[in-house]
Amino acid sequence: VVAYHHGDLRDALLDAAETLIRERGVAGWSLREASVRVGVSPSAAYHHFSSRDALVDALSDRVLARLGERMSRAASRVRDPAQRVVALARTYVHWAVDDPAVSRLAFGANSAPSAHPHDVLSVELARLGTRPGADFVIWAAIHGLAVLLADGLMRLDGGRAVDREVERVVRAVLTGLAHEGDDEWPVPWSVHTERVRSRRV
Amino acid sequence: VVAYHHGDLRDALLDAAETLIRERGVAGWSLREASVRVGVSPSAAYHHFSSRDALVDALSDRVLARLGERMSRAASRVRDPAQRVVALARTYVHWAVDDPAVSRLAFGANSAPSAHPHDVLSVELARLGTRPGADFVIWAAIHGLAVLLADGLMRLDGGRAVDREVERVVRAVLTGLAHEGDDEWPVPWSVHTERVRSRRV
DNA sequence: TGTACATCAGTGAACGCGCGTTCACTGATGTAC
DNA sequence: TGTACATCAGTGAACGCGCGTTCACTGATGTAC
Repeated sequence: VVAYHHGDLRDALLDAAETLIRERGVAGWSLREASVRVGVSPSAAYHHFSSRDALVDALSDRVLARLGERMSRAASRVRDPAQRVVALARTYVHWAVDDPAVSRLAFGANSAPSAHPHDVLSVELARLGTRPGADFVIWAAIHGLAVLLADGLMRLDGGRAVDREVERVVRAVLTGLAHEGDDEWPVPWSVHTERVRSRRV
Repeated sequence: VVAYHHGDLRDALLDAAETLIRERGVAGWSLREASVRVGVSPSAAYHHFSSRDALVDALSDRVLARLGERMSRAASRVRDPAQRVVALARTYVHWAVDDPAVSRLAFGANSAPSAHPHDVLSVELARLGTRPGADFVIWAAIHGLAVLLADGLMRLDGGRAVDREVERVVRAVLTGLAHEGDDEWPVPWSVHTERVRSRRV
């Protein structure tokens, strides 16, 4: 006999949705199916989420926050400031490669989790003393690698190959940033962070 | 009185689907709705496409091929080899920014159009004489910029800001590639191109 | 040039399906006295 | 400790909807003689 009250239906539904997305892609799940997996009627979800969309938002918040934490931990295990950036970038890219569907969900999100990946990156770049705006260049580079691999547009065989490619990209960008003439990087931009990362010039 | 035979229903359906996607997002269209737009019954589409998925594939082929052509043209208008790369990268990123939903469709495609963006890029890098594998680093960087902007995760206000950011990214990567020690780029990889771009190491 | 006929490219009704969401309900839990 | 009752967290039936796809059909077009 199963308890009438589930206990933690909210998290259970998020888990079920995450698993379904992992198995069948971003569009391959429904509220009904997640409910069935958890062993609950479809209407039960509405005691925890106002709509299907609300559930998606909650899920991508959770996913992005976890990624941010993993990146922080990866960086903290390394001494050299440049290698810390490499380490965090590797975590970012591997995560997208290993969990492409879920990462696509997270990248498409409207959310602002506590430990946003971009924040983690910025902290490390501050340690390194890169010039203002460098965060956006590096973020673009590793994000590009991540989504090209996750979407299957680029393919690298094996985790070691991914590791190497991430290091190449990060080092090329860091080196390039260090050698570029200052005239290419005029007045410091006013960087301001809101719901989305944005910069007005 | 409208002709019973449409004349070019195939292209008309592709156009309608493209417009709907542009207006309402990748998931925001249906075969039925596209048919209505064209003024034709839902079943007519099946004389031109075996299924909805087949239509999507055809559309993303067309979209990617057009992008490749635009990139070629943009590069051909410039002399300096490095600036040619900047020009083509700008086209790539602007296209994603101006048409985010359609670009998302194309990036998610399983297709291999004639003038693939990556091919266009490779041609220009050959002119520049960059080391083997540089194409993947630059592609990652501009693709990252493109999707971050298209997905609204990064925001730059105005086309000029986008132009400048693209140039910064491309130049940083090119400079970095030129200054990196050769030990970072060991044996030339066996780069081979198939349906997806891939590299085995 | 005219006729017969095969083929092409549409129509429109119908199908079954799974979806998100609502509603009145009920059993379980927590709290006040 | 026991009882009354409000609140919480489920049920399950029902809703309307738009979807992709099929089918038998028919009007228009192109070809052979």
